[in-house]
Amino acid sequence: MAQKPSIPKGTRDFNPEQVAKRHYIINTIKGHFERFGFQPIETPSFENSDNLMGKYGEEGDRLIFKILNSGDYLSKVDDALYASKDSTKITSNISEKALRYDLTVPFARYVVQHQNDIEFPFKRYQIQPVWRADRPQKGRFREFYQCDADVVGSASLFQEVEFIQLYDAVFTDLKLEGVTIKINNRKILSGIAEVIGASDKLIDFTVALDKLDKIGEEKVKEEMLSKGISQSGIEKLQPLFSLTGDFASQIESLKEILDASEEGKKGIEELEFINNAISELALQTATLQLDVTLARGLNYYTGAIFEVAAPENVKMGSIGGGGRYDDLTGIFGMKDVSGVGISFGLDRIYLVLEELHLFPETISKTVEVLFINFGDAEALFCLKAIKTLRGKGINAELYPDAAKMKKQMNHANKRQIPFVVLVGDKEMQGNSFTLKNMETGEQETLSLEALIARVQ
RNA sequence: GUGGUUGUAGCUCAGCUGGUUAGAGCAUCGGUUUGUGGUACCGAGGGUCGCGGGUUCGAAUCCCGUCUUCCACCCCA
Repeated sequence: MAQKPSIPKGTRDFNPEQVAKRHYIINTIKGHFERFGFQPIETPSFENSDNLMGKYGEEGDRLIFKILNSGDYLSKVDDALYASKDSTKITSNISEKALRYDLTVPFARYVVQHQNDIEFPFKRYQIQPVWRADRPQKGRFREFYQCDADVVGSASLFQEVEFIQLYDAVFTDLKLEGVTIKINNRKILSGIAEVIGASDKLIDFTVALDKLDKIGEEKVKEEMLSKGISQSGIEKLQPLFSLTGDFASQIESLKEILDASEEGKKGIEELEFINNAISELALQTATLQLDVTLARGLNYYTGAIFEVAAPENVKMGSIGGGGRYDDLTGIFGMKDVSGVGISFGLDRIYLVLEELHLFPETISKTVEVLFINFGDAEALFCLKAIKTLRGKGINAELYPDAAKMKKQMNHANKRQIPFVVLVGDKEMQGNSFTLKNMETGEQETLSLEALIARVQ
């Protein structure tokens, strides 16, 4: 072995314990998805580039992994284009497929493609990996899992209410208490942009506003100014920077700011509706918080925007996000279908649970009984018993080689197997089994029936 | 894409301002103990010091490039 093998930057191997922990999270999420009436679908790991490119903004295009065409892909590139060294243009000539960047756009494609077979409103969930050509850092990988639940074909705000309940149910079940579900509304953001005369700069405006708690008021204003938002407009934002209080009182302040914007007022109405319903229903461990600076995420949100923050004592980016998009399927030619959905960031939730020691102790499933191997005749005798145990639903196995006792016992220790069974001449003659408890060291000789009863 | 950081045995790490044959603990393997593990003692194996180039009489150590790790920015789960 000359050079040790390795895996690409931002990817990971998972050992048995890690897989067990990941399954624990996935199974919890999946269970609640199904309890809320969502059905699973899966889509290919790569899509036609046309389906993905241009759907996530310029930055998104850069972060999409492109797949090189098969065969002599350069032969189709004409010399002039090749000489131009224009990577973007050449890329579209040599790559027609790309790894999926999220689960929402492929889902929109799925809905449009199968629209005649789908009964609306359609509630689907999807738990699959996605890929981004980003630089790795804490909680950020190039291959990671998203767990999405979306509804298409219903504009009802009760869907938003349901999703908040769903977040609360999952994090409560994972024992992750104290998460904050932040909510905002795109209509409020457009309303504010409208009021300050920056409707055409909505994205720049929201991106800057989103950084408020990170870089502070002054820097936000500087960034807005540099993006071409007028000084007088920024001054009108002043009340926004000093928004405080609970959900209801923030709403009252917003009403004043947005009095001149019809769209803004609509956004306020929606938020009020959702908040009233949630107050009525109550949340178990999560907190719903209005955050008008919340603007992150994809450009296609049109109504509610969600983001879930880990408990305050954990330094981690958002562990979930989502929102309402009135025209997602429009990008694939199907108009007027409203969708809303949320996503759980599996890999980040894992890191948070790990940091807070919230994984249950008994998560790794190991074998319960190891049969010591004393030779071929004894091994065959053991395998018959093992067959019976397995039939009873007990995880059992035989040590494959007639290795030294010490080695076999050590193996049981290392794998934390609670029981070993020893069968030699004596036991075979008496059709009995010596069961040893590896924790206490106690052992007793039993019939097969008694052995099963002990171990079950 | 920008800036910084990291890499020595399977793992965690020592290794000084360059100077004999690169060390420790844990792990592995063997023995004390051929049907009894976790403890103890004894012994053994294992390293092109991430990779490539350069400076030097001499490089794990200094310089450059590259890959990787982690972090910040951008953006995001």
